[in-house]
Amino acid sequence: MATDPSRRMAKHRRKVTIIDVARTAGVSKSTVSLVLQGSPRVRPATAEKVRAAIHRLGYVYNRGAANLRSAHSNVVGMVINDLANPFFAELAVGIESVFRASGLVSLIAHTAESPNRQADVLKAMREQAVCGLIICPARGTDASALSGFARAGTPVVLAMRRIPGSRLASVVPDNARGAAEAVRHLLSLGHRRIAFVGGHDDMSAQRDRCRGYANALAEAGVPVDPALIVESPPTRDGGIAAIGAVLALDDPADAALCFNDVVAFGAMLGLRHHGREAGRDFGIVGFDDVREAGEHVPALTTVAVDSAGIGARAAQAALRMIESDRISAEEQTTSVHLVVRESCGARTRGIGREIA
Amino acid sequence: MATDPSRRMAKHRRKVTIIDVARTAGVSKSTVSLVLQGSPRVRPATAEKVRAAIHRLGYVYNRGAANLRSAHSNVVGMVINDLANPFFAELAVGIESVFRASGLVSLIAHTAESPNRQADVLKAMREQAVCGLIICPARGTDASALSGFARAGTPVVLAMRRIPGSRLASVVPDNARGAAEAVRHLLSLGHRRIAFVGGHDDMSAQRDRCRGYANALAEAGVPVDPALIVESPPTRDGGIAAIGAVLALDDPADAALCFNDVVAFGAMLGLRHHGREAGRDFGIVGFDDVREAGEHVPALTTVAVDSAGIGARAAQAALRMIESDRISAEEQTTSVHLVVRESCGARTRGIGREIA
DNA sequence: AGCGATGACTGGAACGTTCTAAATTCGTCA
DNA sequence: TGACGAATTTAGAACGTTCCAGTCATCGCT
Repeated sequence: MATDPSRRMAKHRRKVTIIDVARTAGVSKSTVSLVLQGSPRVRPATAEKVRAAIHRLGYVYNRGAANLRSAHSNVVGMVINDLANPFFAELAVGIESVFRASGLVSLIAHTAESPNRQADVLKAMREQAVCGLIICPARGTDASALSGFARAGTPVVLAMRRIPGSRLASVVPDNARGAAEAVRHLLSLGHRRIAFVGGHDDMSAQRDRCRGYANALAEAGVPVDPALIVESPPTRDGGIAAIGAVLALDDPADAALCFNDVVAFGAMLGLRHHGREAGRDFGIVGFDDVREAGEHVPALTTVAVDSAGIGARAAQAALRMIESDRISAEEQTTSVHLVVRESCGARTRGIGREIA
Repeated sequence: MATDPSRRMAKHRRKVTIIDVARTAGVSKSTVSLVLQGSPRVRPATAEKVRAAIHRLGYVYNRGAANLRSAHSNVVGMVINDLANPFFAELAVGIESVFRASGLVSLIAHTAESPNRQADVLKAMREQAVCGLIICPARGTDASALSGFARAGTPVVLAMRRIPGSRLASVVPDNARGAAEAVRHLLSLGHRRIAFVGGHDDMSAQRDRCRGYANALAEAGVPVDPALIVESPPTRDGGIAAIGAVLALDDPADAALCFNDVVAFGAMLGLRHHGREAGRDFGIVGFDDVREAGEHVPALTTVAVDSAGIGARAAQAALRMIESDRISAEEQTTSVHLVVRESCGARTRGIGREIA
């Protein structure tokens, strides 16, 4: 061990590099590199010597240097509009676990639904040379926001939300079908004045859900009354306001499909304000099936979306593109299903599945 | 513009580098570098020329290369035990926003409470040369798991949970005080057989909360009955089981401080199974004040922990260490406060704050 | 006019890997 | 006993920045 002694107790000890390892193991740096990459072209005995040296010196691999040379980074970017929302957090977890299983590290950013912040974040991701990107775009994101990645040949997958007019791969739930199923359920329970409340027309999910809603009504011969479609922010307060609007109509609604569960919770609260109760004299269906849906009183009937599953599929799609080095624009739609609970009156409260 | 024409339409167009920019702007690469770093030592007119070239060529900065040379990366690591838990997701958001405001990018990983996975993730973070780390350690994390960072001189801040016997900076809520306050509230309402349910003894938060619980009882001259302290996984099911145990006692509990809100929800459900109802004939207090707490029926009285705030403070602490290049081990405790709602019977349900 | 100081810019050596091409070793076969 | 090919190993040039140590003007003074 005839190493330079001056470095031993240096204040900021020089980092151990592949070269130090090579010296200690008595091989060349190229061989160490080969071992690091698990190449089968190095004799097992040699590899073992190298590994021993690595361990002895406490060497840590420098990805930055590696990426610089090989131009294939091991970090993927993941841009989420609202990480604090459990629905999206689960999406993130689903994505992360697929990537991690493939040895990729995820750079996660949260845009708080702001296109500006999203632009910053995307710039940072490009600078980090991510080898793939999964994004749940902030509301109002323009296709051009992602053009840099396209130019660089970096695969991009949209999750949960599409961007109109962009040729990008995407994985979204089958919003239209889910909404239609919900409406059919409401119709089967005898409701006729069914509203669609919450969300904004510039969100792809809202448009798709609203389309499913209209289709199901049409299919049943029930006219679609524009007054029964009211937009609102996709929040609890938005739900309160929106339900107020459809109750105040001359010919008020007797049921509502809500843009999502949060809106539905607001709607049920708003209903109570007006002396009505979901499940008793009004039907409410939500969308997403967040955890609280089953725990709410009354328990919310809703369209279940498997967000972790969507995340996993999006990650797999990205992985395929990264590995094959060719970008595709396949649009995947994942199935959803109606979970019937109490908020439409189809079932009375009992000991729910939670206890079993 | 006498550039190599062969590169123009190359299939994999060579990346634009600082050198291309220099050539286009008619300056040296060093000058471009200076401009990139916003150095005041370059003439405004020159800087402008450079920026124009950058824009024209669509140059994107390569952090990897920069880090390689300067040994001060701009990425910080953030290891969260459970991102799908809104409580921790908010912590993450709090951290992320502070870092981003300082121009740092966060590498976020989720360990699913598994020390193995955590070890992998920490290794990846070291390889990425993060310049700081915030970690909410998985249960059972040993101080040695983080020794690599200490050796490398990388600042580490523990958030929400401490690690016994580690000399690391930390930011945790004032668990003991919060628990004590909750117990005093229960006592003031006339409860005497107060249980502490949920969590495990090997989690620092559980120990601290349990200590506060015991202190408050002692202070009021109420004996601490070990039978009333029952551990359980910090989950809904754990809460159901634990509350069952304290109800089954010869001298059963008439109130319980729960390890966290999730356990409290389970406890309330369990109570109902036994024909009891929180807020009517049993007092339940939670801990954390997750969003659902106010929306549950009955609304949960709980100790509010500002997780986003804890995240922000942890990030600030890390930032200070990164900037001053010296690691400290300051332990911060953030204040918490009791939010009285309905689950103890102190207040009857009415139009809550949600409606205003 | 000559001097040093200041300001603006530049050339080239790192940084720690990977990759290419070539060198070396080794076993086998004629 | 060579020669040949396969199996290993290696030297050295990238990769795109930053930083050090200048260089070259320009400017204010005496």
